[in-house]
Amino acid sequence: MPRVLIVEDDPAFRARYTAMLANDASFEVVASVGTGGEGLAMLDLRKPDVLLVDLGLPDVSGIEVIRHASQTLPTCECMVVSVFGDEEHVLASIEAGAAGYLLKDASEESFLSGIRELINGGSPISPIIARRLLKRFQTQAVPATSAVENLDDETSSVALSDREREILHLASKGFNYPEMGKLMSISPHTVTSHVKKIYRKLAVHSRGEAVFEANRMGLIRTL
Amino acid sequence: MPRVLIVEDDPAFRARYTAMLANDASFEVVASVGTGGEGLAMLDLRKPDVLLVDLGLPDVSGIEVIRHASQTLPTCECMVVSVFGDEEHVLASIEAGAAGYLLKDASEESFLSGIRELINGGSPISPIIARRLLKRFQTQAVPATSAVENLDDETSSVALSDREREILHLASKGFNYPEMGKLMSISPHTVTSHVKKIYRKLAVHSRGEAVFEANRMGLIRTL
DNA sequence: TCCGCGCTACCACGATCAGGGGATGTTTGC
DNA sequence: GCAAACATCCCCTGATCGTGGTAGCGCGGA
Repeated sequence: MPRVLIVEDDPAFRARYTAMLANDASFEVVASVGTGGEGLAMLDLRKPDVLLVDLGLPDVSGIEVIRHASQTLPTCECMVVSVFGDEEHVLASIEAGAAGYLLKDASEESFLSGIRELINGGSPISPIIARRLLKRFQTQAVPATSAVENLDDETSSVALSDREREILHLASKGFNYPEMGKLMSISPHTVTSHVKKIYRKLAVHSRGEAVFEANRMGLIRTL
Repeated sequence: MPRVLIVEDDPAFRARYTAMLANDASFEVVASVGTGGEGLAMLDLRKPDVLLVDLGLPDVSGIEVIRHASQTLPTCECMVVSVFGDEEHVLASIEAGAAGYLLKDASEESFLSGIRELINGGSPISPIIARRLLKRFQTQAVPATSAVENLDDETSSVALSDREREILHLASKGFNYPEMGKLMSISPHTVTSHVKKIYRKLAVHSRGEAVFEANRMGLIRTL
């Protein structure tokens, strides 16, 4: 029977995971702790087969816990259960040795089936997370393909329209919707329409992120 | 309503997928063909929002179909549905632009939910496939830039404290207050306190503006 | 000629933010 | 010793945003 260690600082989530696994006769929870330090200790002490770990721990980073697990317990499968879905966390976790990565909004079924997949040699990954990983693959695979015959490819990875760039620029200056509308002589509602499209194109969900990405991609001038 | 193109040479599977999607009122199957050639033609003709494609086609490779889709239809999400789970096929598919990869033994529910995830910007991937991808990541030793760890050093040329820069960086990644708090192991209230100070120092009144200014002043690394 | 896309406009809802208070403790330098 | 800056925590409120819809107009390409 797979022996599971849970490392999660939020008491509510920890209780939820623990109960979930305890109710399932196919798992055994060998420990359920709230800090990275305890997690590291329990890894040495109980030598679990599965590690469920949160990233945002108060003391030691969840990344450290994963690293320790994969280094000292080669047979232990590590799964991240986190609210963070950004590239840095995901990559750091995987680099450290995580074999699964679920977001905390995952359903109970997908959670349990995820652990089973993990034990069976699979890597359950929340689709949103997976997308980021694929992007990483795709972008770093690009240099391999030489630009031999890409002349009809007008689609620059993310092409914002004039209007969209204009709005992004105003957003970066701190204007709100009514202000932007006034400056551009359009309705504030129209501004939100444009903003929605911008978010989709850049795959972001907030102004800060949009400005950051646009900057990174050279879509707005920082003059 | 998402318009789906199915390219699958096995008549039984093709019928199954088609029926599955036809029974679901939230999708529309615009074409269901059995060869890569037909698939390419249908991409041009019907311009679907979602492409379901098998890899083992009799004529043109499924990879080619994916490549054509991602090059000519940037908004079209491509999902591989295949019996092949080997690294070569998987990597080739992803490089070609696939956003999802399910094995043919997937259940009907995971199949439908997979398509929904795809449309919502996620990447449904069979756990076994995901495991191969992760291994790939781990072995190629990603030069990860983990902001989770050292964020110190650097000369604060413009009066922002370490903590404040850290928060600004997270804000630029689209995190909200609770997430930042979790990440930094502090209360969300504390985050707002910092944010208020940042706004005063930079003389701004929103996230977008703050990120923009910080970028201009070289306070955030755009890596 | 028709389709697609950019641009326009509107509604509504819950989530989130901006900014105003006030409080305690630590470090740092004068 | 004490001020000043920083960091931590909490309360509050109204304003704003994020995101799901729907829909009409005009223009250029298929």
